[in-house]
Amino acid sequence: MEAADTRVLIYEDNPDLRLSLSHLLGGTPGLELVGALGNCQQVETDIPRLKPDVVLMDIDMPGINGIEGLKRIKANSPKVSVVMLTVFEDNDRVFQAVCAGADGYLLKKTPPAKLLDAIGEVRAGGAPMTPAIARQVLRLFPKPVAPRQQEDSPANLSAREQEILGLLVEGYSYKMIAHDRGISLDTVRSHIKKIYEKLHVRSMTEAVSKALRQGLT
Amino acid sequence: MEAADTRVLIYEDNPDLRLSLSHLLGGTPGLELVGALGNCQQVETDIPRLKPDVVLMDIDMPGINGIEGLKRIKANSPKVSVVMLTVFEDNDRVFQAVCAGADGYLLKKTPPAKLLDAIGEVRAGGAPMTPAIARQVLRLFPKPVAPRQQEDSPANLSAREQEILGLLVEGYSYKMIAHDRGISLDTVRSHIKKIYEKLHVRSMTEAVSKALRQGLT
DNA sequence: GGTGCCCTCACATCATTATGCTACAGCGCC
DNA sequence: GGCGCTGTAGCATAATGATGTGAGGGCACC
Repeated sequence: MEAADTRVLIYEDNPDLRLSLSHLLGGTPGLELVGALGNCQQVETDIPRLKPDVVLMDIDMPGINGIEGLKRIKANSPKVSVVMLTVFEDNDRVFQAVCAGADGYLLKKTPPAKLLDAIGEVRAGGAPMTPAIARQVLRLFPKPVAPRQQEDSPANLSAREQEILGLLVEGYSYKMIAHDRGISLDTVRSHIKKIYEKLHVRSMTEAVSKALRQGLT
Repeated sequence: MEAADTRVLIYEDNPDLRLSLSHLLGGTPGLELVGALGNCQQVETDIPRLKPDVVLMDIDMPGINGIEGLKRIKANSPKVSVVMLTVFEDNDRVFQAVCAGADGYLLKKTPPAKLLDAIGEVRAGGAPMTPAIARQVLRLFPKPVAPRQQEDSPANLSAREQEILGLLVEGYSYKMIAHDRGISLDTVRSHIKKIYEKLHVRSMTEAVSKALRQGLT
């Protein structure tokens, strides 16, 4: 899981903030501060040299700004997680950052503890962002897209069976299904046995695959 | 700013959870629980009758599911805020919910205090969501423009790992994979462990579901 | 009133999966 | 030559899933 510390790189042009961020991160077990730079001018070489796992990127910087820095990082090292730091929840910036592949979006006034949490979250595959920014992102989201239909023959599965198959597709275990639906584990077993018979499969994976491919969900 | 309490309506088919949510919300000053319903069948009449400010909507419900309920609410009462509740951070559902105008997206395991916070946030114009879900939303976001990379669709899986994931999707067991590829069972385990880490899942079913939904096959 | 299907539950047993640790060879990159 | 990643492999243990057998209550249908 975690052999080494998380390597963090900071881009922040304000010396005071840069310093306090450095102290915060440098003093945290599990994190290794590999750099704290005042601009993005050498971002293309900084990244391979310092090999950060996570970059904290101020969005407002002279010269190459944070959005541009983000783009350059993602162009060459898409696996590096980049969390943007900003003062305002400015619609346009959020939009640009999201389009450029930002992995998180925090306000500078975020309390230190939350900031550390955020680094952990982004390492775990999450995308930390404040609710207000999240709302911006949702607003930016395009409304269209093809609605999917179903309502076709659910292949002799009973309603209950379909329901349970749906939960399997969601990744539920027997236990979770039993708990979620308030029935016993053995009942879940019974249903799933039936589902297997009807779908002609012999494992959860086969059932899930068949369900997704045949639109039984 | 706030003269009256925030009126909250719950849709949740699991009676236990419905009850505990009811107790939680009912006992919180500033909130008024106007209903806790087990399904969305009457959503069109529930809303005008109960006049909620915020709706907590379970995404997995028999009959009319949460996504459909959300759409119906937004069709007639777009000003009502709807926060979706789910067990898993499932790409497809998140996508549908976001497209249908969800105002927040939380895991059921969210601790009570966070849940109450979330209601406050949504009233304040924010969009509460967990980092993991936020990440899904960002991934869904169209990445237009020049640098058309997306080496992360194949999501950092190595060639071998993708190959094995493909076999899982086909319903192969560990044994079958080992035999088919002429490697040991333990090696199959190793690969699958790696795949789970990279996909952030914990079971074959989740991996298969994610693979199929994200087109990793 | 019998027949069939669905939903529920139990017990038992064996097979498979999930997870943690460790290890080593090959390769590409400074 | 060390470092990181991939692919290979083994071992151990706990948890979960697969399968069989049996069974009672409900409901619909003829």
